[in-house]
Amino acid sequence: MQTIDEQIEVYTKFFHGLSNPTRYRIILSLLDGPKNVGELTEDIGCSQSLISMQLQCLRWCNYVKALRDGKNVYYSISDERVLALVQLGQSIADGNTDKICTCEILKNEKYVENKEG
Amino acid sequence: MQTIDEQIEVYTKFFHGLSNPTRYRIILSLLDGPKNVGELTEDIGCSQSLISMQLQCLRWCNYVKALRDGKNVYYSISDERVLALVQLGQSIADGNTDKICTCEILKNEKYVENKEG
DNA sequence: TAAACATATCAATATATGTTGATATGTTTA
DNA sequence: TAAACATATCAACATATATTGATATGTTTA
Repeated sequence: MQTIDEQIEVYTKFFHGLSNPTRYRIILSLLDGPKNVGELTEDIGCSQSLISMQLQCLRWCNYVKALRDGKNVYYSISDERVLALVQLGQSIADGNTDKICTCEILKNEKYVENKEG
Repeated sequence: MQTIDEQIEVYTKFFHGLSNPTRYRIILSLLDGPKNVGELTEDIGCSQSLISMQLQCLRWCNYVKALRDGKNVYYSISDERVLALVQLGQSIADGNTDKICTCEILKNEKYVENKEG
C-alpha cells in the first residue's frame, strides 16, 4: 500500500522520464527499433557517459530493457504503451507549440500575457 | 516550421508539466472539476504563491484555463485529452511502482541492480 | 474611496538535475 | 592473458527547478 504522497511521487517521477531532451530522444530513437549504446550516442550526439546514465534511468523506470550481445548492449522499449503515451503527449502539445517553448515561469523570469484570459 | 531540436524541446517541456508533485496534484484536483486558487491551496497544502505560480505554468502550456468570477479565478482542465494522458501514464507506472520510487541515478547516487538484465 | 479579499509576482534560497571527461568494468579475440 | 572494444560509473560542476514569505495588483463592497 502507498500513501497519496507516494503515489504522486511515483507518477511524477515516471513523467519526469519524458521531461529531458536526452531521454526523450533515446525513447524516440528506440521506438524505431533496438539500438546499442554506441548507436544511440551517435544518433543523439552527446557523450557516451550521458547516454549510458540516462539509459540506466529509463531502464530502472521500465521505459526500456537491456539485452547484452557480446560486447554490445542493445536497448529497446519495454512497454508498447510508451508509444501511445508519447503520441498522445505530442498531439496535445502540438496545439500549443509556440507557448510551450517559451514557458519561463519556473526560471523566475517574468510571465507576460499579451491579453485575454 | 521547427527543427527537430525545437520539437523535442516542446515535447519535453510539455511532459515536464507532469513531473512535479504540486503541478500534478493541481491537475488531479482539477480533473474533479473547476476550482479557484484558494480551494486548490487548501486541497494541496502549500503556499498560495506556489499554487499561483504553478497555475501560470500549467495555463501557459495549455493544461488548464482560467476564468475570473469576481474576486476569484477559477481554473479548469482545458483539454480533455489530459485525462487520458494522465491515466495512461499512471497505468504504465503502476506496474513498476517500487523501482520508480527509488530512481536515484540522476542524483549521482549509485545504481545497483540485484541481478538480471 | 478605503478596507477587505483573492490572486499574482518578486526576491531569495535550497535542492535537484543534466552534463562532461576521466576512469573502471566487463567482453571478445588475437 | 593482453589488447581492443563497448559500456558503466565516478567526481565535479553549472544550471534549472521548487519553494517560501513578503509584497503588489486587481476586484468587490461598505
